[in-house]
Amino acid sequence: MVRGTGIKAKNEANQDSVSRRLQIIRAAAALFIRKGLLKTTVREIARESGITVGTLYHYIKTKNDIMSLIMDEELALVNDFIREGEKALSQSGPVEALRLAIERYFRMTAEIQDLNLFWYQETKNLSPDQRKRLLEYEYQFAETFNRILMAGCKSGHFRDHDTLLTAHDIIVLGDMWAFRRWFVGKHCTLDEFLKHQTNLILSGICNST
Amino acid sequence: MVRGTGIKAKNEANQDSVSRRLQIIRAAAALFIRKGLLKTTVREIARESGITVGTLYHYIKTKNDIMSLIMDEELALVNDFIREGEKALSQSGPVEALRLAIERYFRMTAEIQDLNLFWYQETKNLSPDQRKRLLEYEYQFAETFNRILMAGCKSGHFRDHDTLLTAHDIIVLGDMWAFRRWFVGKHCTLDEFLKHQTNLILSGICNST
Amino acid sequence: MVRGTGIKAKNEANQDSVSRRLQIIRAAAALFIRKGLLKTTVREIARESGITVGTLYHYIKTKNDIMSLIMDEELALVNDFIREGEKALSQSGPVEALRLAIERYFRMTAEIQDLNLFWYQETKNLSPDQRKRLLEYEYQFAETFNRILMAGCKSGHFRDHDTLLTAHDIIVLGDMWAFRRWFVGKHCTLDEFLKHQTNLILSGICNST
Amino acid sequence: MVRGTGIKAKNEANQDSVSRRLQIIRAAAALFIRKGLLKTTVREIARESGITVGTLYHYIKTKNDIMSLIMDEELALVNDFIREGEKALSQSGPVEALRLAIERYFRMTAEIQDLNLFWYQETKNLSPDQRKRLLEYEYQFAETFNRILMAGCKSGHFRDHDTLLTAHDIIVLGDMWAFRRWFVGKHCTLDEFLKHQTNLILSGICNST
DNA sequence: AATGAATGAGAGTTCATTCAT
DNA sequence: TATGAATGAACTCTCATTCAT
Repeated sequence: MVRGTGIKAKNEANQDSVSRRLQIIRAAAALFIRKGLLKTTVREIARESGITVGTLYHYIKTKNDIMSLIMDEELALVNDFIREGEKALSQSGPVEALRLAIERYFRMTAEIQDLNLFWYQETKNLSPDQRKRLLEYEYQFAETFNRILMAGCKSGHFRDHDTLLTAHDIIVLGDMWAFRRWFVGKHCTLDEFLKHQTNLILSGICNST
Repeated sequence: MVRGTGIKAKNEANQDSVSRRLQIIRAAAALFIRKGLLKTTVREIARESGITVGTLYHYIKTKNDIMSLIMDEELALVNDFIREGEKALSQSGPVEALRLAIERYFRMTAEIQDLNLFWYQETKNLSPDQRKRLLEYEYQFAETFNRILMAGCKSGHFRDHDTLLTAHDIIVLGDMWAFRRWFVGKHCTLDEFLKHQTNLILSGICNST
Repeated sequence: MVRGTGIKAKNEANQDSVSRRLQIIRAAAALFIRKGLLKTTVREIARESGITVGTLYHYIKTKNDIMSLIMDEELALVNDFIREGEKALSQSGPVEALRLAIERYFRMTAEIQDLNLFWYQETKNLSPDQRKRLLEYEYQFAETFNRILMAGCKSGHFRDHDTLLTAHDIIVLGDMWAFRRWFVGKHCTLDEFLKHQTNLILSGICNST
Repeated sequence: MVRGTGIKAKNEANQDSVSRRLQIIRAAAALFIRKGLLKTTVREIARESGITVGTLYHYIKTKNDIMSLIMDEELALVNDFIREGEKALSQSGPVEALRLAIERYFRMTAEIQDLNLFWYQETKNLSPDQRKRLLEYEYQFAETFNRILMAGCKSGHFRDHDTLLTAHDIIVLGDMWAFRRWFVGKHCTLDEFLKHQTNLILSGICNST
């Protein structure tokens, strides 16, 4: 029903403190995504987790705390993306590197589309700390693209322009898959979407030769 | 403090039923935008409107009703945009028409950026009816751009491609000004933003020659 | 729709203070009967009366005041009944007098059945004064029957018994038409009802022979 | 102060979920009876129950829900009455059976007189379901009496007549103890009342021999 | 570790009554 | 006389969090 939270279940049998948290996080994420943060009650999260309210509060401090935990889960994905971004750039030319980076970003973002949408929508309800963390992610994503773009400008593959803004453009054109799902989801497949957007971006910034 | 709801005050002195509603709508919009729909209480709206709760309920039926009223206010803008879109196309070539449409959309969307962001974020808390209305707006915007793009493809100015998806791309690249304000707002002016995005889009779809 | 409030409209054209009150009383009575005293709002009464709230308050002091006015209207009926009761007794024997009193009471009570039911149900929401007045009516009704019954006992037509209790029995057996309407109304006509109850009562108290 | 709700307290020490509900029901019943359903607030019920509002809502779903629970409590009494009615008829003649049925009904109804009165008065404020249930009770009572009366007519002990209407008469003549308490309560004892009414009814329907 | 009853502040909404026009 | 906007206390119900068991 709920697609793409991107947070995977670990071995259910291992009911230690860590996996209990994970169990709660997954239930909460699903509910938050479906109903929104404020409309989801702690009772519902407990019920969905298969535990009681009292027990839930053994593993989390407050309702808002769960948000931080969900973010932690996502962190791994982001870090992977950024680390691999560096590698790609060093191994191929800027055009190919950008192509690859876009593909990886789009596929990742599509995988966690629900969560992605969720952050877009609940920004207002996050604590300042959480909001700050979220922005840092975004800045890092943008920076990753920016480095590739700047390299391409330097090497003459891309025309000279505001690369950082383009980096954000790329991110937004990918996130679209999540927040315009009501249109894109029906309109085309992820592969078609990826191809279209890649073409648009590359045609938009490449020096014609 | 709150920028660009786009809903303007009429003559304050004229405290008739219509203007009272407007007064409430503006206060509510500002609060909704700042705090979110669910975190804004009816009492706050009343206080911000300079009236009491009881009085507020003379002018609105329910809290959710206010949302519909806010949407009504916006409708005028949207209709203007769409109507003028038709004219532009008939008066100039597709490239120029697109350029103009983009400019008009970007400036309009920037003007009501807060409200725009608000709709992005509160979708979940709208009634089905309201959600439907919102989507209809979006479809109409996209259709306006789509018509220009298709004309351009036909005339050979634009390369053949999925024009409807591009139409949505344009919208998203404009809405960015609202939902990535934390970056774009600091990074450049609206005019620079407009120029960058227009270039990206046109370079992305124009047939080189 | 609403049957038998027994309060009749005077000449509508004569919109003086008295008839305005009557207009309000009639509207209020209909609403009170249909929805109950507490669930009827002053706004509804005004709307049903074809006037505004402000105007309504020119003619009545408080919502509760309307109850008193409704009672006043009913007073006339009650007084008529009691006055005529005296006459009947002096003109015929006790059996016939009782028979006639029962018939008159039943027909009167059936005519104002809704109002009758209303008093039964809203006793708790009346002011002490109103409650007292209502009881006085009841006592007078009972006393009327009681006098006939006592005369019949004295003359040997009725067996010796607690006549006052029987008087109340008679009243209750008549009011049934109102508060058991869900059964009696479907089960038989008022005439059949009257005949059955009269028989029951007379057979119950007459000396055989 | 409040007499005869007929709902008895179980062991107070046993504060489990069931008894908590009972505690609430009893408090609510007392308040509803004294002040009426609409004039009794949830806060009052909570205070009277010795708990807080929040706690109260652990045990009941809505204020109206309490009504259903009160009805459930009464159901037991009603079922007992009806079950025993069958037995009595098979063991003695119709006259004696009726006498017994009347006595049992009168004593039962006197025991729960407040509740009885309450149902009479709050019919309008019940949900359709609740209203339906209440009528079913009444029909069953009437049917119980009706069976005895029909048997008596068949055996020649009672004169031929509309037995179902008489059945309702009997019920009403018993309920009087509740809804005319302001008179009957002062006028005579329950035993005297029972004797008078029994005589009236039996004299009213028996074939003289 | 696990429970779920208890809390109480605060949410949206209603409504009898007043009063300036 | 007539209006209807304005009031604000009071209503029912919700929910994150605590804590004794």
